[in-house]
Amino acid sequence: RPEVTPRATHHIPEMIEIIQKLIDNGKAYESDGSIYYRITAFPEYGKLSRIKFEGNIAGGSERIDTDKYDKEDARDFALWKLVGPDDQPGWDAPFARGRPGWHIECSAMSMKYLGETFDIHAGGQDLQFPHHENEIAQSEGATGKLFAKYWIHSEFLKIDDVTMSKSKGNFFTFRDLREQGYSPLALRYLLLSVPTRKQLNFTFEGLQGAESTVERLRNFRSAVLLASLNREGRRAEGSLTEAETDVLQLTPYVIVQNALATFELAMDDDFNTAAALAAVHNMVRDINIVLSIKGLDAEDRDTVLYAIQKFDSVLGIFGEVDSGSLDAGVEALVQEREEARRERNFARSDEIRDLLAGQGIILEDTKDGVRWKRK
RNA sequence: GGCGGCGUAGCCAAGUGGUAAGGCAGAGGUCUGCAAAACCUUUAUUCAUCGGUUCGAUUCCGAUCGCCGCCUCCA
Repeated sequence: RPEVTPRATHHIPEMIEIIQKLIDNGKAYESDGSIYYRITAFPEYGKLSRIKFEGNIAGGSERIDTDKYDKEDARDFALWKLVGPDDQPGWDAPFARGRPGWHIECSAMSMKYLGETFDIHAGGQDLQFPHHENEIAQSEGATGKLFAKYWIHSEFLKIDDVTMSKSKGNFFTFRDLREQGYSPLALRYLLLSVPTRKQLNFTFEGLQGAESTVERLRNFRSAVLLASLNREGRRAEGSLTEAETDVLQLTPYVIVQNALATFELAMDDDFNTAAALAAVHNMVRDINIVLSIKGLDAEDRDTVLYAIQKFDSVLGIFGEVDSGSLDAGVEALVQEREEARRERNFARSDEIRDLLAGQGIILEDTKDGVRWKRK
């Protein structure tokens, strides 16, 4: 959660201050009562988006009324728009009663709370030009200092290879997906499966797959929580495949450390979440092998749980542990079923399992004992 | 028309000048009283197409085709 969620209307004085600085140092001018940014006074303009103006078509986006205002240069943008004495909204400023241009609020608020230079500025890639370019011009023009050190522009989502948009009707909200029964964790996983800089192609097949994946991760954590070194019922080491033998050469500690290191490397590489997730999956697979053949002692179990917690502190895809206790009645049934199974009264044990399933409680018999989870 | 991104198995995708991570789905197997979970094996001689550079290219260069985004006061 953000610590500050500022509102533009509460920061008019800060905006006016920046505009005044820009007027004073020649980077802004008045025209017809409004104030415009003088782009020719900021030679670096365009450095973020690498935009070049020579070959561009004025109004190429079909959104803009060109040459409607009296500006020195077509690229100049409004810092402050003149409004009449009774127009609302409107604020008094030394230059004139008016309202702020779109871009100035972001410069004013970000610098107020983060400083004149701050580390990371994020946004959708559609905002790179002109919005972020203009923020740079305003902020650096006023302070003479670097505005943001890093820019993160996230790509747009495509739906079945088509851009998601309301007009095309291929538009899903989080709530829509919830109502269709998809879990927040799965959606989160799906969105993380592609690095921010790349476009993700959303398909329901993909979301369904993410659902399975997240379920597998949660099952893995449950298995680790229950893990013991109890050898009973485990597979004999004599019958192992080559891949399994290779995994057993490594201690759980080494497996986990490798995964943590690979994960961090991937995230350091421009937030390569796809590669980071692969590190998680490799660890899950390897520890699962260890689990099914040898089990885990308490120390290794804690090491794995620590890694899961570490991964999840940045990914948030494991979700809450199915904790809380079962109520006494259910607990008694689980115990009764254990008795029944011991006595090979499978009719009764299956009956209890079905009964609990009806209540949304899934029982699984593992080598480490009964495991339950809520459906 | 200008600028930029992308095109990798059924699906989602990572990636590198030296011969293709990971997930999902599918098939076969192991384990289990059964189920579930889990594991193993298997699924791209090939990375849009065509050329070029190179001992060697999916990775570099060029062209072509296709998809996506931005192109100057709407926030």
